[in-house]
Amino acid sequence: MSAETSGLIADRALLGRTSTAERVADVLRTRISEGFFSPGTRLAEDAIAGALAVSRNTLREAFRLLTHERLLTHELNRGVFVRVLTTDDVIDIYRVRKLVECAAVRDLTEPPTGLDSLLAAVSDGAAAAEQADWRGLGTANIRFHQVIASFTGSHRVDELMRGILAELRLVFYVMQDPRWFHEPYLVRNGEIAARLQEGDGAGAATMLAVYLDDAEHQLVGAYANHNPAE
Amino acid sequence: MSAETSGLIADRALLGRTSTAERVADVLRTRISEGFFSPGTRLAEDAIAGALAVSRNTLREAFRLLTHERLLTHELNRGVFVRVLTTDDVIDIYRVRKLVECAAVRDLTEPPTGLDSLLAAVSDGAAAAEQADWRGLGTANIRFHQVIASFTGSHRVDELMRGILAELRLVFYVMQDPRWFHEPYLVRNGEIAARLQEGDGAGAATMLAVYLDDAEHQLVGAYANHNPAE
DNA sequence: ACTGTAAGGATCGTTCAACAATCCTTCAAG
DNA sequence: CTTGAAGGATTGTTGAACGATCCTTACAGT
Repeated sequence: MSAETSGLIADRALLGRTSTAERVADVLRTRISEGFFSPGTRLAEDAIAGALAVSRNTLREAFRLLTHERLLTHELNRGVFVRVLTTDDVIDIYRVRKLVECAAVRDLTEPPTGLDSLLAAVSDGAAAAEQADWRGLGTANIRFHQVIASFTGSHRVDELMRGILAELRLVFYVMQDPRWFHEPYLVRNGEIAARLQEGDGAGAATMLAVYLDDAEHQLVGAYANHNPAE
Repeated sequence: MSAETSGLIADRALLGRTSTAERVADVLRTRISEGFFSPGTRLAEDAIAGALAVSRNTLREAFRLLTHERLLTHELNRGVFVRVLTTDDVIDIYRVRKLVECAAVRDLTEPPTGLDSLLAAVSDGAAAAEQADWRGLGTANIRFHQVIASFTGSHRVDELMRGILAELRLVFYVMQDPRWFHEPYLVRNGEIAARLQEGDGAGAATMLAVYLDDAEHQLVGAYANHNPAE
């Protein structure tokens, strides 16, 4: 392969069109993540297929994708529902986050490439908080941790993290007060980023561990309170 | 809920039947993992739907599942193919394995629950090696690392690991000599298990790191040699 | 030899209609 | 208040259909 053509292989992704099922999955995914469909909601095939003007078969392919991403649950002969996370799910998710995020920074001894994205996420969060845009703060916070995971340099870890955080959003949007949950961590994000800027990965890792434990407890407490039946 | 009925909730999983699409996916998954379908093979819808006596629509649902698991690749208007891993994929997979497996044991200070499963995997591997059953040795080896991951106590990590190892099998079965690849690590598995038995998680972690680096290099070397075009 | 074009067939993408299987609701009976 | 039965609604799965896209082959043209 010549040097010129090899420069084009990065453009393959742009060229890959998407099927209808994937586009439908995208629509539903964003709808779920923004809380338009609340956890527990049943997604009836006829209704949604009609609304999106696609056939039931195509919609079912999209359902299968989202079920595999754990955003939907599929009960045979009963249909698909927006996933309702249990407290155990939240705990499990934070177990994964601690494992991945801490490992992503622990062995760093110098500022990682992509640190600018991390700092950008912090300042974006600060700007959102300045304007009392708590929802924007939430997304900035999520992006912060996505960048943390990207320091592993692994595409699969990136995807894992994307899925995990998408699941977490299922919890965020059933809670009414995003400020209460996201604001306390803005300062900590800055501190963690500062550690990484100094090349102190181990320090950042321990801070992240405490951070995630706190967030987990706060979330589990609020979640159990909000959904005492479980 | 009474005490008696609560004892039955564990049986819910048994009760959950499976759809045809999932069963089809299971069949194809095992066929791929055992090398019946080699990487690069195209899976034509008509042929396979006919062979399995299911409709194309149902088969396509199964394809979507397996594509999401990265066992198949889907090219629009061209069909689905058994995934062909690149060297970069192998490197990425081992990056995930190092991250997960090392983190799973690093913080252990006493023998974890489930250590018996680990020891069983070791002895099963030894028994298979004794009988020159190199394929059996390979599966025992894989199970060993699956148990390692299970020490995280996270269902999501288990699933991640299951997927990662399923991907790796795509490489194992294009190589002709499973003995050459799996046998050297039998002893090391035993040593790692011994460390964990002594409660030396950190020691096991460093051994695992070296182990996985060696395996990665060996595999990448053999793979690049086998598939020089990439 | 290399590039371009055209035709044909094969396969995929998607839709639609149909029917059996299952579930949910309602309501009556015990 | 529980049990059972009838009826309607939804899902599970199939088969056929048709346009769109791709692959192959053949046939020129430069």
